[in-house]
Amino acid sequence: MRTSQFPLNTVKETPSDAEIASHQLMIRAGLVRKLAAGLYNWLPLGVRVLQKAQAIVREEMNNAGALEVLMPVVQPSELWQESGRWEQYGPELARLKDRHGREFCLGPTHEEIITELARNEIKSYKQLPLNYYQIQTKFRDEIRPRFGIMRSREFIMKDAYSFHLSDESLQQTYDRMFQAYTNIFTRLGLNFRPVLADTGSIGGNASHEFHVLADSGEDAIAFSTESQYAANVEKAEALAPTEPRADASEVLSKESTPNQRSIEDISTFFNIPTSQCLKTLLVKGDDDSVIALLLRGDHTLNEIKVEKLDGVLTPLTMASDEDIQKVAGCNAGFIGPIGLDIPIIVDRSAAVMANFTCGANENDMHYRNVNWGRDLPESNSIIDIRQVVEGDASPDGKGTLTLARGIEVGHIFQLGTKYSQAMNVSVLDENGKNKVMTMGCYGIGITRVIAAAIEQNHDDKGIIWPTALAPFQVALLPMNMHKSERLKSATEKLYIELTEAGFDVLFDDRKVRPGFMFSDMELIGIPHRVVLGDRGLENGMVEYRARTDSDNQDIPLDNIITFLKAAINQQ
RNA sequence: CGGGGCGUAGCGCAGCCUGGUAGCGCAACUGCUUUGGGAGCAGUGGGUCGGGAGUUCGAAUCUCUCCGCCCCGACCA
Repeated sequence: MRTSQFPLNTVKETPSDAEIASHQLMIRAGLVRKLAAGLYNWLPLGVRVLQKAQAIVREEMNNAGALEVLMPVVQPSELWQESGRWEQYGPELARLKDRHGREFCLGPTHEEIITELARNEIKSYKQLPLNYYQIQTKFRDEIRPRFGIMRSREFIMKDAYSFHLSDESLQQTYDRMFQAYTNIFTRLGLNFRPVLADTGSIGGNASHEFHVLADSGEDAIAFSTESQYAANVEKAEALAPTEPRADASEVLSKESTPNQRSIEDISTFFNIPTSQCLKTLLVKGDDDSVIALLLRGDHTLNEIKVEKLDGVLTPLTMASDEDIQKVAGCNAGFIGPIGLDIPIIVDRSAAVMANFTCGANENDMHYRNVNWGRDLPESNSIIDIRQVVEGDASPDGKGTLTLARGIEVGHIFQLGTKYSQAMNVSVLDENGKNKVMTMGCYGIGITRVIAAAIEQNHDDKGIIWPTALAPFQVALLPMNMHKSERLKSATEKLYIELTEAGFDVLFDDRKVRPGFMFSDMELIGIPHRVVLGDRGLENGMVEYRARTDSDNQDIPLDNIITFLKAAINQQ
């Protein structure tokens, strides 16, 4: 391709509303342009990258035995009513009516549709297991789209859905998908980790997320220092402390603490560590009740864990000021478990605290040196409800946890029978008996993968594409070609040779200054650069430089094709 | 939805407080010079100042209202 035929829509200035590197660079390199909040146009250069990513995903999905289908973006409400998600989903589901007043939505995902397709098309157990996938646009009316392509409202996703007669068969396909995902992200040149995940609103049993590691990631991931254990912090279990509880050595006292509301306030006021303070949170229960959650002061609540508990209202809702006044008789900031007559759930770490400080259920008052058993009854609901922190013991018993940030680019689930049951998807088994199919589902955010790749691979000059994603492999740059016939014909000749040798070449035939060409090619991240100048040609030499190098290499013109083949294969 | 901010040329912004000729930089286009790291000079085009209503002799500027966008908190590929 020639730049005269393939305009590069690069911009020198960094857009003011772009926060993270990938967003800035995708705009600057001319991959995308914003149309409206969370909606983007993809320019020719961006489309080339998208196609590279899609091709790899297709290949690996096909290799893993999945079959490509294509389902509509616009979906009839009836199916969503049937699964119950028309009511559940809320405003994130974009709804619309056709001219007849019939209700539809823009698909945020395709479980309902695939289930409908499967129950019509899969008639015998002999057709199972079956794994359908598609690469399709999704729309989710996100509360707050941000970070450009990373969290847009419309995005492209590869989603696959598998159908099985047994859990063993589901596990087999799940494992196969796990491997396919590993292959895909490896081929894409990403530094990623599969981690144990929560199953979230989609529901189901086993689940892994695939995260690209990047500081700008929106998720926190916990890794074991000693083993392969890795989990989303939402999911990572905080084990019960192994140290025994200290003795109740100090005398209980009640002290005046005017205006000392937060854990930090109290910690400073009494000059004690925050880990010696007890945090009491009140949340709403199922039936208009209020439930108390107790945590060590330096720990934070894990909402996902709490939402799974019986009796707790989902989604998790903090008690109102009126509720707090009613059950505790004080304002938030002075609540404590002593004398509190509501269900109390105690975090494992909070249960081994001794001589701790907590609110006295009286404004401007706290208790000091409180002890379980002595000053309040031992709890019989001690449960893990906190977020793990760096240094916690790894849940598999090997090593401790470290935390890192990740971008979720893939997610695989064992759905079980959640949708097949609700939507009555069954086949006849060997014995002629009706059997509800069990399902798996497997997603990859294609557009997000592009953003994540940039997030992980860039420098101050621009994008550094992994070979597999690069829109072009080789940039062919003649220096002031318009001034030299010899240079022009040599470059044209090399362009043809490279193209015939199978390289994706971007030949910069614009009449622009060298510095301009260099900057453009670095910004758009072409991995390999070949520069031709009159000086070098005198000696039959061209210059080569990888995007990651800081120096040129002189290569004989006659060898350049062999050289490039080796350079590309090496990566 | 709650809190904060913004909307003026394709992009980035000034002007608004204190009402009176709509500006600067970059980009685009033309010409000349320049040509190994985002060139220089000269010139040209480009605006419903987010929309509407109001106050005023007069509104980008003051008031009201609607719309859009961005940032901070609850979702997910």
